[in-house]
Amino acid sequence: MVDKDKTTIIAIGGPTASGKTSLSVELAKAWNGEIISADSMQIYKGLDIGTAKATPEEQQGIPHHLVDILSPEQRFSAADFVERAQQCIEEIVQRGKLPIVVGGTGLYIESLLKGVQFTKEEFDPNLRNKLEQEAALYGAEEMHRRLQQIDPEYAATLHPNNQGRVLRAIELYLQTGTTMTEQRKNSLPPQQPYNSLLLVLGCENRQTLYDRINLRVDQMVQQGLEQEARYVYQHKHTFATAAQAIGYKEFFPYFEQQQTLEESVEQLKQATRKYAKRQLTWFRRMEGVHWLQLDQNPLQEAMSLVEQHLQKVEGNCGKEKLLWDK
RNA sequence: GCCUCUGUAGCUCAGUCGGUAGAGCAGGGGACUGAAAAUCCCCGUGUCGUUGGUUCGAUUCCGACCGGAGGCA
Repeated sequence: MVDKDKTTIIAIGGPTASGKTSLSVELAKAWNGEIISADSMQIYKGLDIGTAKATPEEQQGIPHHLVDILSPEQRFSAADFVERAQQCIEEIVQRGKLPIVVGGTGLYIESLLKGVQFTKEEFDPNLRNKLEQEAALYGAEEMHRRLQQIDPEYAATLHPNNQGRVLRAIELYLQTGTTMTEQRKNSLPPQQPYNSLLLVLGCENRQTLYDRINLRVDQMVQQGLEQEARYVYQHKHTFATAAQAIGYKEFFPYFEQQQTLEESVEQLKQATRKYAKRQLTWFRRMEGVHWLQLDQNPLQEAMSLVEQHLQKVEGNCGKEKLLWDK
């Protein structure tokens, strides 16, 4: 639904190596846009090659937000993302430009587009540690049983092995007194906050995507990925989130002389393929997706979809100049 | 040339004391509300190398042949 009071934004999703970067830059150039990255790893400084950040040349002078905003020791979350992205959108609109959200982190994009209101809470490392220790001591089943006491409805949707979610749900309750079920129910505003157009890059032939992934991994290695991975390896205890990024942890066994460089590269390709698959699963489930095929001139298709979207907004609110000029 | 071992799912291999077979990995599908590039769940039919024989019945036993590995000449 188009609503004249809502801000208009474009969102671009898709698996890794599907061409989001170049598509977003082209759209930004054509429609006077600025880019907001929705990527859980590109927020970190110093992780450039492995996270496939757009280089200055690739950015072509288009402002990119939420890239390089944290050092790798710092924590970041979907809630942080939504807050910062909302702020960016506001500022971009005030500059009279079009916000273009682009990234592969489905949770971030969905949370932003739906306007998920997360609970007010501070991350408490002590509580998290305590829960993790208890899980190690008493086992996953026991923690799941505890969650059943707290929030049987949510517990029923979780497999006991999914310890991350089980612990988080317990943590949420202990910290805020709210159960996950309540949180999920109350977090969604009655209406989505933006007039958004969601474009997702897909590929009807999976192998085509996988070929691109394999090729890109080889390119990353040529660009010096190993050195970047070594840097992450040396800080793996303090880079809580960053050390989990695909592109680094696959080299750790090589650094520890457990496997060859070639084996690590092969594993990296494999991990990236699996990641792409999970991303596709996420976007397939999202509502309102306009799929673009990456090997069928997605730019042309995207341009006309964006144009239609902006025209709809313009017609609806009667403003003269919502179609930004080039 | 002879001897030994070997040939089972895309790959690595189990297994059937004869009743047409199963793990890991790869691959596919799904979930996802403050770690999400994380975390977790589900999915295994394949001429059991080929071809004869024995048998009610062979992937399983026997023979030959073909491929692979090793050994002896």
